[in-house]
Amino acid sequence: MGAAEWAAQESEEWAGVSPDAARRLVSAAVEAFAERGYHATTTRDIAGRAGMSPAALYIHYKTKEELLYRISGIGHEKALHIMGAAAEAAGSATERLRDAVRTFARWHAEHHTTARVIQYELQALSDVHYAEIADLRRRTDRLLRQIIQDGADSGEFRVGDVPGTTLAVLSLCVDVARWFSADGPRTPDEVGALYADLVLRMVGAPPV
Amino acid sequence: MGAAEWAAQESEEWAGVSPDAARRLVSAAVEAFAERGYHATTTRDIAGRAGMSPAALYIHYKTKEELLYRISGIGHEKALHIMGAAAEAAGSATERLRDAVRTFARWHAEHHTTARVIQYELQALSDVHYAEIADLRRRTDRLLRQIIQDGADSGEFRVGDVPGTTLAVLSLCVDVARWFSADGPRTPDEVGALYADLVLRMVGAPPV
DNA sequence: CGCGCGGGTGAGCAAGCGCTTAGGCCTCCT
DNA sequence: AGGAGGCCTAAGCGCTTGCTCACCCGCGCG
Repeated sequence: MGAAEWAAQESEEWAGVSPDAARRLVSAAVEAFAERGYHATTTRDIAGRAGMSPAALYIHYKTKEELLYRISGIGHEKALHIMGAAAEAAGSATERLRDAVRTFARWHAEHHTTARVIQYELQALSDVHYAEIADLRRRTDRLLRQIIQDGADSGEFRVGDVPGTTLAVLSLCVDVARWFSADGPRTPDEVGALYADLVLRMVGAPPV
Repeated sequence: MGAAEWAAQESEEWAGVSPDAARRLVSAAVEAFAERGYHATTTRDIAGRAGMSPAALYIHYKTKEELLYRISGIGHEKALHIMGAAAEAAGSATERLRDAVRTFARWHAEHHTTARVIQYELQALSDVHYAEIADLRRRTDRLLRQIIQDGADSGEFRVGDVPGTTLAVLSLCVDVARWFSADGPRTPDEVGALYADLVLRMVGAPPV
């Protein structure tokens, strides 16, 4: 992916954020948080990456934590949406699970900077903000669990421990954000396809 | 687990560190790093938890980063050792893989504080220290990959992508450190058993 | 006895932090 | 034309940070 395409994708990811300066700040913050972690990132660094003075940040966001909260909110909504689309689609549990894992894992690879921030910087959120985000996470979990439960009920899957297996599947996908690198040998599509296959085996779906 | 047993296990985990004050500091630092992250933890906090003044830390460690490096080193050696024991044991690839995943996942649950630090605070290490730790990680990875490769070669497993599957298995185990809680419904033993089963399915080992 | 040395303290330094303030420049509306 | 309001900056405040320094204590040994 060239620099121009990358920029296009980045601006698309935060398309809902306006005005332009606020969007540039979110984008800069995601980069910095993913690279160094929330606490190691300074407001001066964020503002610098966005091409403005440190004080400009506070015109658009009350605190540094609010910036993290906004990023976390948008990212988790997106993740929930992806899982929801797969869960509510027509088709067998096998088809829905394959689709869910493929798209969810792929998103974590493609947007691994954003995913890294929303998955590993949660503890830096205020209690109130954390509670809000935790709710989005529970809803995502519930959607996936329902797919697996459906497959177990219909006999498509053979799973002894539905909540435990759900946790493992989610965990597997989330951790993609930790290790994935754009310079690595795998494309996001390949990761999605591989993970979907592995998960179908985990739930004991019959081989195709 | 009662407080006394916990303390016993903690002191055992860092038994190699001496003198006593240095050990108390490592133990305090692991707790603090796991709770709040490396950068959000102050040297005053670490010293306070260990029951000494901030200056005492610098008698035993040159910098805060050295403390993280020591923790990371000991933890990664332990993880490598666990994987090595399973890889070099006698038995079929199936038996070795089951044992590797069970003990590796269980360790990440039982010592989730330590595991959290060594898995998620790597970026805070200096370049030189990081390189050293990265080598330990590569060796762990290689041991697991060899087990899976053996099973694929012997026909016990059916895996299309050996490196990819290895990565997924390792990823699954490591991520236990992120979500595991001693207050949760699962014991470390149960996590190990569940994960071993799931992984044997992932590699297409015949069901027992 | 006294003396060195390993392990400890209280106070504090320089630097960097999140965030604020006072003020300036555009652009748009009346 | 003139003034209001959105967006931005230079400067800097108050505080915390990692780390140091001068000094102190208790214990083993010639």
